[in-house]
Amino acid sequence: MSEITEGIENIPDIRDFPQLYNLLNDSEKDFLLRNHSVKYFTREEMIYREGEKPKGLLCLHSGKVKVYKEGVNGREQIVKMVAAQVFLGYRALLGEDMHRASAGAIDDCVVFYIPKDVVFKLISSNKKLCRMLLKSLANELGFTRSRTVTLTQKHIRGRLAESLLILLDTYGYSADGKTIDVQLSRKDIASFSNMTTSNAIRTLSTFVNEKVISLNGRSIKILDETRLQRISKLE
Amino acid sequence: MSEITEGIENIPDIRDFPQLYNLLNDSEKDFLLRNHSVKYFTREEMIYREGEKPKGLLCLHSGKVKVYKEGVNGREQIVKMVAAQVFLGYRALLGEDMHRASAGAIDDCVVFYIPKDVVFKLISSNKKLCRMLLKSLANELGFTRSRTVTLTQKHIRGRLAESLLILLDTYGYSADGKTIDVQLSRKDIASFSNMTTSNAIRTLSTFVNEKVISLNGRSIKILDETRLQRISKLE
DNA sequence: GTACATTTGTGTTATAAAACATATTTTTAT
DNA sequence: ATAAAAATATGTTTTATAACACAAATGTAC
Repeated sequence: MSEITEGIENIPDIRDFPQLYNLLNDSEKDFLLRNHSVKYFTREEMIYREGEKPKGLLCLHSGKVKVYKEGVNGREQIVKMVAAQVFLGYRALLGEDMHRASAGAIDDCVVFYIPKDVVFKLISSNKKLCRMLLKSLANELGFTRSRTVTLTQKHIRGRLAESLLILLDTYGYSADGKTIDVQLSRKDIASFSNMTTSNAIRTLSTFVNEKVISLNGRSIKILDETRLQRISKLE
Repeated sequence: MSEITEGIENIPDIRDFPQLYNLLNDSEKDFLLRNHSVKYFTREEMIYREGEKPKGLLCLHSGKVKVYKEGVNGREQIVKMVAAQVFLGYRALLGEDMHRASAGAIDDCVVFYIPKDVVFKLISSNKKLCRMLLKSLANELGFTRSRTVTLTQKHIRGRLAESLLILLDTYGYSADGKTIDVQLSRKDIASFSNMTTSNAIRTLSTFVNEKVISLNGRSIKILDETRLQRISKLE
């Protein structure tokens, strides 16, 4: 990661990470402010690697991240896409486990890093934080189980449609109100949808022919969200 | 569920659920003892259903449970097998969510039921309980993600071998030291391994031919655990 | 600016696993 | 005890999707 902060207009401030900061009382806020650092990652850079031990909690201030596991014969599978303003790498930390997936920056990212013992002190003193983390993990577990069923049971079209809808839900529309606000390679889309790159490309093409989406390089415009939901549900 | 306790030799006592009870201080123990109930479920009975709202925490005192989701075209998929002395239905409770899976008794089960507000009071007052639940959810999330990758990427033999090893890990060996201590239908084995019942039966047969396991009705004896691990890893 | 590597795109072939069919055994109900 | 239903078992056919092959477009390095 680069430590260069010059040229960044707004200096990142952990007070701009309300999901955590706003839960804390004054002394906890002060404690956090004195005990965190800021890390910068550039596009394509690894944030953590499968097998490493987490040394702290990461808070993704800005940027987009993919979390992926190495599968059979080194074939990687994206298990989660992360948007700004969300915790990162907390499963391994809270599970007292090593990282069981790798995280890679899709964009340039700014991450707040809170050392392990600081995190656990805050969890001990703050019931709301604890409840919030329990809720996050529980919801993520629910999401992942549902994903397992669809990735194993749905056909290619359904899997791809679902993935596009999840990307839309995670990143929302960009300025035009129609384009999913993330730029992924066809390979990443495939890896997120459990299919080969060829089949992701092919199926995206058929969606274009059916006027469900349109493509412009890596930009994906949703033309018929209802249709996409129907494909995700039924195919 | 039946409320009949006669004929059960040892009256179930929540003090025999140390994973929870031993974390508590004296006043919390007292509070828990005054605020829980015992429920009995018979073989094949449903413990909770997908879509219901959890009203409390379940602690599986004895018995075995399968947790499964309804998938495409009503095809059910077992997402988790639960052994005695483990929490049940806590994902939905802690996630403030509805049940996203159903739980069914494989055996006769005895379950301690702790109402929602009692659980949250205990979590608020007890840091160790909170940390333990965070750790459980985190580990379960890790397990589920890894399962997603193998269920989508491994071939039938690898998936079945892995499932058998998970069953062994969950329930251990029965008295003879060689037989997995759970009796599942071929349909359940298939549903846990993401394959059709026919293919589960067929693949079990080939494992018998290869002297990796032997079958006696629903009892599965592991003849060559190392080989099974190799199949799980490489096929 | 040219060469080289990577990504995108599309057609063809091979194959793993589902779907289907049917028989046998076991369990359940009356 | 007998019939009906469910579970187990195995062989055959079909199909969804991976694997392969190759071309075009785009991006990157020198």
